[in-house]
Amino acid sequence: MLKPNPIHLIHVKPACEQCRVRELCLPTNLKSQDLSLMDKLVVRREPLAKGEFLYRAGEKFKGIYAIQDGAVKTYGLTVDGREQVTGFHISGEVFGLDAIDGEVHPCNAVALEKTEVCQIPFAKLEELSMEVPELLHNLSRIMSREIMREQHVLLMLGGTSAEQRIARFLLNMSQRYADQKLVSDRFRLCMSRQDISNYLGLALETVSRQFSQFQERGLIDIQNRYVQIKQFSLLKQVAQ
Amino acid sequence: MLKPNPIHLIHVKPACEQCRVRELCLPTNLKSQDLSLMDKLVVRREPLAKGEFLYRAGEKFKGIYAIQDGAVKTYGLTVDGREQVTGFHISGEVFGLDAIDGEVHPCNAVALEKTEVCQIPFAKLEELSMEVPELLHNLSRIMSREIMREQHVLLMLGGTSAEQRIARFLLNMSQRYADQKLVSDRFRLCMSRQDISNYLGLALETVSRQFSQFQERGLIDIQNRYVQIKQFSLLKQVAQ
DNA sequence: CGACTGGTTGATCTCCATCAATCCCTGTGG
DNA sequence: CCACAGGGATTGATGGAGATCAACCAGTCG
Repeated sequence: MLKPNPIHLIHVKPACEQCRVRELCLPTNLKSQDLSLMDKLVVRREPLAKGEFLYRAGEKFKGIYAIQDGAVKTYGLTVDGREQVTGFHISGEVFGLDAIDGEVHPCNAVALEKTEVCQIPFAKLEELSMEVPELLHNLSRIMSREIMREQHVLLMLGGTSAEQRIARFLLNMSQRYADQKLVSDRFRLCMSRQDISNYLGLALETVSRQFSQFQERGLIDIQNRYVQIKQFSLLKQVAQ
Repeated sequence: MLKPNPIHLIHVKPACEQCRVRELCLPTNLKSQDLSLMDKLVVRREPLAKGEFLYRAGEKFKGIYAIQDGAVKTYGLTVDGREQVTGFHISGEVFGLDAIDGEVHPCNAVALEKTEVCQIPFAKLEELSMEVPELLHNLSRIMSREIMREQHVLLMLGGTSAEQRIARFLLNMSQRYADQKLVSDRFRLCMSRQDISNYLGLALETVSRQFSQFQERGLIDIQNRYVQIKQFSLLKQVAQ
């Protein structure tokens, strides 16, 4: 089996059928013919560079987004103009669902590293959902999952110490890599300490200190943004 | 098939067509004939008494719920067994959407006062959505709204003082009464101080003290669970 | 090679959790 | 109907976790 010209692969993203994270995304369980209908909807853009915005708060809503590769941060602005991170999204995850109701994006989405996203125009997706029951169900499930995700954030934040929050945060990231069948005990944090602290409602310094402390205790190994979880059971215990 | 017993009418809640909160719920913008199809899906139960559970974590998911009148609290359990309130739901609001993905309720729902709810069996709702585009769209919108609602909670909690959180909480409740076209400057808090504090990630005493302080400053008037917001603009300023 | 961004570590102070005492609705039963 | 119990709410006193201020260090990029 010869593959003489790999060049065409450089910018063209894999179709849904070949996509690595297909099982986490909208096309799960779709029959082959429906999959290709779905595939036709998807708008695949050039990869986003780090720091590039996918959309900004106030922009008109066109469609929802799925990440093929990379990571995106979404954040809103509080009334006093402060930035509040509402989520980190990695490959296989779908986001932008918060804009469906108002048809305007209520928050900003920015790439944390080089990122490949698929845009799925929502009006067309709704149309196709009327034809394909599995797709309708997948859409419901993905939205439900997003609601649960945010509830988990509340559980993570609720009435807990900085130590617990950070332990839970690390375990949560780890789990999400595991969901993708990637190594889950060694990964690169795609966001800055600043972003983590903002997300967890802590000071940047507290996050840094806690990482150092976990390292001293032998729970993790952390070099800049590279983390290795060395003692899962102990870390879980810390997280309670 | 005889149904001689008119008793069943005693507790029958208004059909969707007559429902006070119809415009906030799934039937918005439905044509009359579709509305009656929708109406046939709805299961209307006996009103729940205060403290009664609508569902418990782990129970199989049957359908989503809409509140006609009353209030419900949803809460999850953290890994260490602590209770964490994830939301308060008042009339016109739809909840239980977090159970769609896993087909199991991830949290508990308990009535905070005498409450009338409609259950909407989800499988049937999905079926009907395939026929009625407006319904599909309403479902998407309601789920999107729920995602936004939870993001707002994050914004409310994020990096703010107890004073700000409580001001925001009051304004948020007020807004939700306004959405229902009810008086929004005078209402009864349907939940205990304990619940509020848990929800906002504060100590019960802090909530109580802050209420007293707002009262002293003339921002609100609070007697037990009855609140009157006296200075909207100032309260908004405090909330930033 | 400096300038800069992002991260670590240290010192201090403050806000809020915690502990504790008291008050006050609500509802229940004699 | 009233008294009494018990949970819900308020208020006070104290300590500590974590925010804030500040200095320093390490990659990285023009």
